[in-house]
Amino acid sequence: MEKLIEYILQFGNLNKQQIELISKNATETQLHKDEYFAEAGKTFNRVAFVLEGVLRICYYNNKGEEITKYFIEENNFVANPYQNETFTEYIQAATDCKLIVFYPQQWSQLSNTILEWDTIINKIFHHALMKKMDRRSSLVSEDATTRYLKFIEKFPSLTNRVPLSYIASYLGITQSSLSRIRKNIV
Amino acid sequence: MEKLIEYILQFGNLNKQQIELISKNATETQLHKDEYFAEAGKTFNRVAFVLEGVLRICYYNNKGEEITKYFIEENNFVANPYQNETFTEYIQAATDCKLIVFYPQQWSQLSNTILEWDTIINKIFHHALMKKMDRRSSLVSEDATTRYLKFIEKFPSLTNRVPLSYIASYLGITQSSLSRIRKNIV
DNA sequence: AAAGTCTTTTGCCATTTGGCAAAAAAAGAT
DNA sequence: ATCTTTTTTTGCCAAATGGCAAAAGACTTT
Repeated sequence: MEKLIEYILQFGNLNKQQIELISKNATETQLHKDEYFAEAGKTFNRVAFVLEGVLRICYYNNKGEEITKYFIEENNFVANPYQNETFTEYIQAATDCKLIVFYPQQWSQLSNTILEWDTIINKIFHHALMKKMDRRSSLVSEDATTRYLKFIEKFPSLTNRVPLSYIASYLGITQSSLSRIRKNIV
Repeated sequence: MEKLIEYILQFGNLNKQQIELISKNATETQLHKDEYFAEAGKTFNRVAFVLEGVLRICYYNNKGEEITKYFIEENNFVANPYQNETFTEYIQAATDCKLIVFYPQQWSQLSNTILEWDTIINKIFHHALMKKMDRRSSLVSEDATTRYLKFIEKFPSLTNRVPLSYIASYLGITQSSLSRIRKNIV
């Protein structure tokens, strides 16, 4: 829990009571590798913070191929920005994970009680989104080997722990190509 | 100006006085094609709304190539999310543009006077960022022709009005490739 | 240990894209 | 109108990536 608080405090100040309130309203959970945290078509209105492990967001394109849109590593929030709309993606544990989960009522209690809450959360989410955007953006203009090298750098813990297909679809190449690239690098 | 108000009202309510205050604090400006609205290394602390035309955000990669990160079309805001850090990108008019500009003092006046302002603006920015992210994301997993077709669909007004190089670097391919793709499509 | 399943690697070849330079076309300047 | 400059197209060939299927390897289950 300290990890979460520490993380939040980077973006705004909280007093002891507020920190306690956050702790009270949070639930720690575990996810096993491959388990889904959210599924397309179902409602998804929880907010979670990744304490350990990596999640991945994925969807199916019009050819039925599974595309990994991005990975969410430790010390990041996951939430559905469009809570009123049906969720169209999958959130899956790429490795075993420890999460801190906030359920809707608890989350709105925080929002209603802590004056600064919405501002802080907005900052956090915005910041994270910018990072994702930049990372994703830089993939477009590079060749596959460079993309993979950057991936290894950014997610060393995933490189040999998730199926090749996850990484390949994230990088926008086929499994076989990634396999060949991998071979050439070593 | 009505366009801006109408746009904002999609994300929250404003009364007459508030709308008037926004109008009072806004400045209409024009940009000629190719003109820079912001440059890397300089401060950029204005907030602008695109009334007409298209802007593009670009930067130089480590090979000195100019990369178009994304295009900003009508009815969108442009702002620097990290006002305290040096701006590292360029914002350039891809076509002649009409903008509504808010200067720092005016912007903070809105923020200080209109209770809901920050919330509304956050919603707007977040929403726009998600859209950019999704659009950019989908580029990664498609071949160049598909990317170009999607580009045409999304930015029909740009297709024959900006240099090929802007589009090519946005799509992550070379100019010659784009030229060949274009030829095959027609 | 053996059989079955799933993942990764490999071979073969087609297709796509890149790199470079020259030609052609378009836009701008005098 | 002519000359200049910039942008786009094209040709040629190399390199990268994809598609498909078989082989090899890893992991499970019995």
